[in-house]
Amino acid sequence: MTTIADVAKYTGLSRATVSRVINNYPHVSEQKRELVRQAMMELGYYPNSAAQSLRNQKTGIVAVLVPRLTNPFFTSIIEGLEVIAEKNNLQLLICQTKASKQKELSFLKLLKTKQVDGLIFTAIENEWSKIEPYVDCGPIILCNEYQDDATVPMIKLDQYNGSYMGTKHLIERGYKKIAFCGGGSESGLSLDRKKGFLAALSEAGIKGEDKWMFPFVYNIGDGKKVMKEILAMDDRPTAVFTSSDEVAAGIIKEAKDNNLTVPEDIAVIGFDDQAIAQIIEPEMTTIYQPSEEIGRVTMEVMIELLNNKAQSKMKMIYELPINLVIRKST
Amino acid sequence: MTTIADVAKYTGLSRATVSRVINNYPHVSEQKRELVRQAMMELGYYPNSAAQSLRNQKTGIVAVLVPRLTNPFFTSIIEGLEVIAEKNNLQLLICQTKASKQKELSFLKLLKTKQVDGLIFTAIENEWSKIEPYVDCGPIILCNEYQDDATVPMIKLDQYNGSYMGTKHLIERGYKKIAFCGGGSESGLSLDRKKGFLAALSEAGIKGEDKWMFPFVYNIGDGKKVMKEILAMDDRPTAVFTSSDEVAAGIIKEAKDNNLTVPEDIAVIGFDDQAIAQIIEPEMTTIYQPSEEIGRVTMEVMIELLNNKAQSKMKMIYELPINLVIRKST
DNA sequence: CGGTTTCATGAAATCGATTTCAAAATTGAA
DNA sequence: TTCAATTTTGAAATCGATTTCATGAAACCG
Repeated sequence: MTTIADVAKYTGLSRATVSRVINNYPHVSEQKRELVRQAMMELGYYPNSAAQSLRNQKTGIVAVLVPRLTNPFFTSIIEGLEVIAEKNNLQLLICQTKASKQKELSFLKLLKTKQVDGLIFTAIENEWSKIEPYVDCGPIILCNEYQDDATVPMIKLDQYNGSYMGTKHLIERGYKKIAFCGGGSESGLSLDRKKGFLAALSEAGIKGEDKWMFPFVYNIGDGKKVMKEILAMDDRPTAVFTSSDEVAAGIIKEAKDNNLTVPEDIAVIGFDDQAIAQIIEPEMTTIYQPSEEIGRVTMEVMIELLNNKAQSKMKMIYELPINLVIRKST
Repeated sequence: MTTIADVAKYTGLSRATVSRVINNYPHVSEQKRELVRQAMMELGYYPNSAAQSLRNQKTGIVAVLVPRLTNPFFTSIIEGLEVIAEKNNLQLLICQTKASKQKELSFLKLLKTKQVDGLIFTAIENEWSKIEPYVDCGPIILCNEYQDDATVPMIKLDQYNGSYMGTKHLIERGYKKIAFCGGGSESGLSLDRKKGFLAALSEAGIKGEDKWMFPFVYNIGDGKKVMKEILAMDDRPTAVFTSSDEVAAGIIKEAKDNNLTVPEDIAVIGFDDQAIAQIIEPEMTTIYQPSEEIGRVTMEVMIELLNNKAQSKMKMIYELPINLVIRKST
């Protein structure tokens, strides 16, 4: 491998001068600068990034923790993160946690070992107290997910309002018996969605039924399962509020396979507005989340923190709006 | 930050001994070993990975180049790669190329700068001659994609046979006017699919029509566009062979929106067997690709190469089978 | 022209780990 | 008890870059 020393020897200059050229520093005569550039070309020299990281005490890498890459919502957030990261010469290290607490903590070690400069959560399984000890190791940001006791910046979407609007829409269409699919957590995003849902219900004087509340529902398969459970009920809901378009797709498919018509027999509202929402029949009413945008904003905040090391531990909340897209499944 | 020197001072031992404990080397008395472990705990010490990378001349990171994360086929490959990588303590650096030649080359620099130990292509835009110069920097593997002149291991699926089977299936169902959607490249995977398609046609004595060949078709939107073009034709095909389930979904949706019935008016066959294939109506006939498995095999080969530095530049071809899943869109 | 700035350059220290080699400590055998 | 063999330990070199500090050269000024 060619090192900076090789380039130095080849040009007859010192390593210091070569380094200055690499980093575009001043105080190198134009003539020598060109000489070094030539030499680097001819020798095929590229600076060793481990050495640079060690010396500069930074890696130019930001970790992004994602529960599942197969969920387009998260890959879309990544798109947004990436756009800004690239502009700032940052690499993303995408880490799939599979919603495992243990994996989450193990990825946090990337911060401890200085393998990354900062870390972004797009979902959290652990309690904040488990994460807290890592905030000294570098900026941590919550993107999409949030927790009350967290002491770091959070970029969130207005989940409460989103699910309130969606539920209200169902009620306005005349549905009163509404089921709810949510995540597993009783905090942050999951909780706010539930609150928004219940708020819309109670505002309309409707009492939520516990038997129609489905937690831990995440993907197409889960959606199908929920629909099967509903089919087995004597007293069935006439509408379902879901936690994602994938879940909604599973529910709609299972309903159709059992000769129910959507929305006549059962209405379904999605969450996210992914591509699948416009592919499925009937096209899906859903709650649009600006996923790319939340990614972009998050990365901008991250860049900010990486530059002003000072206030990385400050609690800040950015909230982006969310809106209803009415199609034909409700 | 606490360093190995801090731990050494704290225990009254040398850095060498601490290092031996970190790496579980022999020749440390059990008593001192325990002492060091305690100290590391108490000081919250974690080895700096830049320093380790520099000294060990390896990073424990493998880059994976993917055209688009939003395509579930690729995320599914990643799943497979990850399973094996994790078992071997390797981190994946997932790089989205957006099918850009330039991005591809820019990610190859990760090898030059020793930011990663090896690199996996899941698609290639550049000619092999552009990639060739990088093979000295570390193992490169082609996963799914392949090129005749490449001098590295390739793990491929039998694309020729896959598309041959799919096309033959359409012919057996009685379709004779068959359109073809493919990628842009006239080599590797794209070419083999086209060859398999044409072989099945000519075997049945059918002549392929140029006007029904659609290159550069990748996602749902592209599929919709293709269907629009077909609708505008006087002489329309009665079946479409597609390059992915996403494309097929776009085609089916657009057909239905224009009051065509699938498969009666137009049959559509997908490629990949993603979740969407079973959600869309009618459920999609498609060609199953063992995407997770190809990922697993690829990473196993990578591990092999990382261990036996010797033969990383050898050309090898692994081929996995592929098979037809008949549902209702044909 | 002497003296002060400014600019260009290099020697050596540094980042935090691992490894080699030699010395010290321990064990075992006679 | 003595000497050889083995185990344990540490000092210093090393990985490849960046940065500080010192020095010499060039430019500038009255």
